Amino acid sequence: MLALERRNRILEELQIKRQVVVSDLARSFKVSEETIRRDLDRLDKEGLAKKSYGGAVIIEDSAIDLPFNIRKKRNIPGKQKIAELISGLIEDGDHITLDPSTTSVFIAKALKEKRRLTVITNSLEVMIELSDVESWNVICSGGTMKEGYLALTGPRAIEGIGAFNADKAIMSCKGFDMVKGITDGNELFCEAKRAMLDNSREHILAVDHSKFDTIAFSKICDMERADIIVTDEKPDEKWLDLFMRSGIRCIYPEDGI
Amino acid sequence: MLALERRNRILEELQIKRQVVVSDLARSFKVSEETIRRDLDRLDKEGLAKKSYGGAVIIEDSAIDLPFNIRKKRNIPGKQKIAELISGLIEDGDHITLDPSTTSVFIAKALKEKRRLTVITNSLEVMIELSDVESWNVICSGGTMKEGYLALTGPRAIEGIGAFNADKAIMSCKGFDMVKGITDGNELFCEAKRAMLDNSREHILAVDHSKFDTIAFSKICDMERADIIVTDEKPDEKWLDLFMRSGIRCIYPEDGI
DNA sequence: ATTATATGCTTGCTCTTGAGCGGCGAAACA
DNA sequence: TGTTTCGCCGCTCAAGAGCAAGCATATAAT
Repeated sequence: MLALERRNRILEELQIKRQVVVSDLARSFKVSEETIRRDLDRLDKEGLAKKSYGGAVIIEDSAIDLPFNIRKKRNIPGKQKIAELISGLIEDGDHITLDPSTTSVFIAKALKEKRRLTVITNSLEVMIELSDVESWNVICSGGTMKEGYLALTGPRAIEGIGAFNADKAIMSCKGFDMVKGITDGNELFCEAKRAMLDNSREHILAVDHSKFDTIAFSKICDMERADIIVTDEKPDEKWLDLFMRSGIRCIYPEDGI
Repeated sequence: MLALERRNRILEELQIKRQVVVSDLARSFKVSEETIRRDLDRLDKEGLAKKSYGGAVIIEDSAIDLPFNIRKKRNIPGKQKIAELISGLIEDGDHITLDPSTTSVFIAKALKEKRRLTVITNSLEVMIELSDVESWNVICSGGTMKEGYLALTGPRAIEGIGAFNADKAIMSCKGFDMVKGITDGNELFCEAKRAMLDNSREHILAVDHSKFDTIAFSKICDMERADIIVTDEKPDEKWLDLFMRSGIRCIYPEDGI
């Protein structure tokens, strides 16, 4: 196995388990512990992991605006679970919106089994993912490319989203806090997300467990605007309480849906 | 086996195995390890693989999947020549339109050395190619995804294109005939192309030599709407005559531009 | 015919790896 | 809290694999 591939796999393992142990990695990759230590050193220097005594832990930094391709690699299993759950909420023929996020790409992939969907999006990645579906209606908002992201923003994006009325808005975010509500890293993205909410009947929030109790830079909307929250792990009681009180339906894998 | 073919096969192998080893490839293609290393170098530079000590690893998060990357590489020489010639016609700060076509992707690549360009396009491929430029203004028309193409069409695309006034429209086509004018395969695409022409001061037609004297299904416009024609080989005298009579400037490589 | 490109070979040089060793950190126990 | 003990760490070294660069040759494009 190549060194780079080994490091990639260590990263994947980190994503899943949130921490790795030097001795385990050495055994499973059949290399010396010293080599693993050097790998972790490197990942540490690259800012992808944090070394600690005996191993390394994942770096969590939801408030920082990471480049898309790095953010994308995080918590893949969780995002896949969420995508499957959301797929269960969508019916053939639905009109939905998808925002620019890694989760949305997974959702788009999961939705491909559906028929005759109409999708409105400002995400280039979602459009590309959906470029091969048949008899769907994939609509692009238009707008200005946000530098470094595969996403469209600005007045024309808002206008383009507002031109349609969807059944369901599917949305992700960076921060999810009881007081500060639903937040994201960038004002322009928030505007577009709000436009999606404003023009949809039902609001589905896709948010993995790591986002709970975190706050990002810019506010999208209050918690109460969400109708359904889909996540990858059962939230704390305090959250379930809040959802109940606010009349928000919360869906997570153990539900057995 | 041609070098290009070998590199494509290396890419295919990468898709399957996630990683390739220099020594194995050298043995299976019966070339020296240096040659393989040079191949991997190139794939690395093109962003299709990541070199590692002893081999290379796949880059998974490239937004466009392999089929598009491979398709894009057919008939490189002509398209690249055209792209370079067109690059010579564009100045820093220009506002241009780019239509959905392979040639446009090459043009976009060639234009990356320019500064502060504003690009209006309905091509997803062009947008992705330009997703990493700095201080440009990349604007997407919006519209409906045309099934099987990475292009946006329909009334919203037309409207989105019409919302801006460009300096130069850069356009390609499928057919180019003295009587039938400039034609393309699809009515929807033609509409969008016409919108680009209608909203630009100068019309640059990028058309490789194989398109001369061919007719495609749907008419974009008359020959006379073109201001500059850029092609990859010196056209016949009869064409040069026509261009002269119509006041169309024709640019081809031997020009020494 | 001439230029450009691709390939193979050789020669140092670099990178990765595993082993050994002294030192430090962490947890258990007094 | 202080001490002990064990395991982990970082450093260094040497071996070996892999690499870049330059050059000569072969092949393709013009």
